[in-house]
Amino acid sequence: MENIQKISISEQVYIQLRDRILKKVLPVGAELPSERELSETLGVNRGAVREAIKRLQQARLVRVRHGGATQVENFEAEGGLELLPSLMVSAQGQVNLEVARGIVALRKALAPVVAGQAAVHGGKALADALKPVIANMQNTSELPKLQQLAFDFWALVVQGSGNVVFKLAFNSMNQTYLAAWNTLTLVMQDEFRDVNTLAQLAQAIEAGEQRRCEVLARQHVELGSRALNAALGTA
Amino acid sequence: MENIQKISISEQVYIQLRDRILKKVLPVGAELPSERELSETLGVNRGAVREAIKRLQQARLVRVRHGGATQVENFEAEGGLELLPSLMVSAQGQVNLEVARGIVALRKALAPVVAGQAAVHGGKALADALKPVIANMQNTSELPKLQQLAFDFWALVVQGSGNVVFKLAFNSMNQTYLAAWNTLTLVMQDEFRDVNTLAQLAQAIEAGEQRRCEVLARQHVELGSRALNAALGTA
DNA sequence: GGAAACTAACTGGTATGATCAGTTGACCAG
DNA sequence: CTGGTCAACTGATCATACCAGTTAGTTTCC
Repeated sequence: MENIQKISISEQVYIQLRDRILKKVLPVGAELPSERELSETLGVNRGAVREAIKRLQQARLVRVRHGGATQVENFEAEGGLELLPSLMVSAQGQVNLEVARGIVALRKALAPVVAGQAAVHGGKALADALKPVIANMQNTSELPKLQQLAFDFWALVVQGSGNVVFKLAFNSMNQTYLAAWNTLTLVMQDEFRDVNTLAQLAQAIEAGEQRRCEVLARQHVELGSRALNAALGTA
Repeated sequence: MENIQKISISEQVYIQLRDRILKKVLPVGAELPSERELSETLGVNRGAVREAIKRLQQARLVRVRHGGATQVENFEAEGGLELLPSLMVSAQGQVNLEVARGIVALRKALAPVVAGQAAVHGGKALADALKPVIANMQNTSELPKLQQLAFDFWALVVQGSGNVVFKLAFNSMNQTYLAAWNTLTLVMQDEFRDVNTLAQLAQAIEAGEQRRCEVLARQHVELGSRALNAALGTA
């Protein structure tokens, strides 16, 4: 079954403008056509154009001034992590290697800290939640299942770190991760199969051993980092 | 002179709804009143309501379905780092301690890695850009100036790390940092006055000494972390 | 000549009111 | 109980005004 879904007009306008900005067809500082002009060019109502521009504004891709022209913002200087998914895959579905490598680096930097915090804050409740996940991982050798369980594992750990900021950062990265999910199944298999380290990590969390958690997490995530960087080329 | 600025109607509607969601007055899963009802209740045009909801949608605070009611999303599970500023300061200007501590932790985790990457990627060009900043820091003892220069320093380092993802994460954090700028002038003064370590860091970057950069950055940022955590209470 | 004031033609912001298009639940026929 | 129908919701889109800032060119006045 194909998962058909219709895209609303304002959504289409949004996507079109957004991609033109991210692809620098509309460079930083450029002025967007006026709302009236856009609506006429695209053959849609002005309201739809306004809604699309509202979203661009919310994403800090444009700067709107009453009475003046709407300008393209410097999103690399202004935009937040929420732009990751859009930057990661272009409209043609091409993966941006630079962004991919960046995410790997971010993941590598955060995983140990998150695990450490989880040890301090999560305690037994977190450890208990992790146990069935680990058990399931040890009972399967199917890669897709392992991937899903590994994801669940980290979601719980992040949740258990008790740090909202980590949670949000995790979400930001995931929105990108999910888009590349199937591609990563094979690429990151070394990490997904490394159930042993995760099991130790769960134990260390239960014991509240912060330092050990950091070491184990670093070690575990390193597997995926290496594989990804190899796949992406070491340019 | 007071910096008066008029807030557009759709902006007001957005802020009002956003705060009601973030403060859980509208809990996760709750249904928003219909657009027609909202526009009547608030005494504004329906278009304004729609534009506000478009922004909520873009921020993943609500889920809109054609024909059905608009529901409040679980932003802690779905929202990205772009929510930080809204979560950090409530409508009454109160600082959310939990979020503040989270940001401190994130900053602490990322600074070393970013500095390390900068050493590898930034090279002499970055070092040359950092020199005048350091020089200015060494020539002043005014706290606000030091704060600004320290900010500039890190902006350059992040820029020089050559990692878009770090850049975006940095931006996400800054939008929150800027909101609390004046408060932090005094609180983080220990870090701002630690020009010496930054100078060493700049040298290490020039020399491409990745490991040393990490150590120095960790050491430097630790000053602010300690001060902030002390100010926030160690609860 | 130059600074200030005016003005016309832009820009985005708001308002009405109608219609199209999905969703939901009550109701009814099989 | 199942399936279809239909009315009353919901959001999506439209056309058309008019209000409110910005901008640049022109005029006015010193």
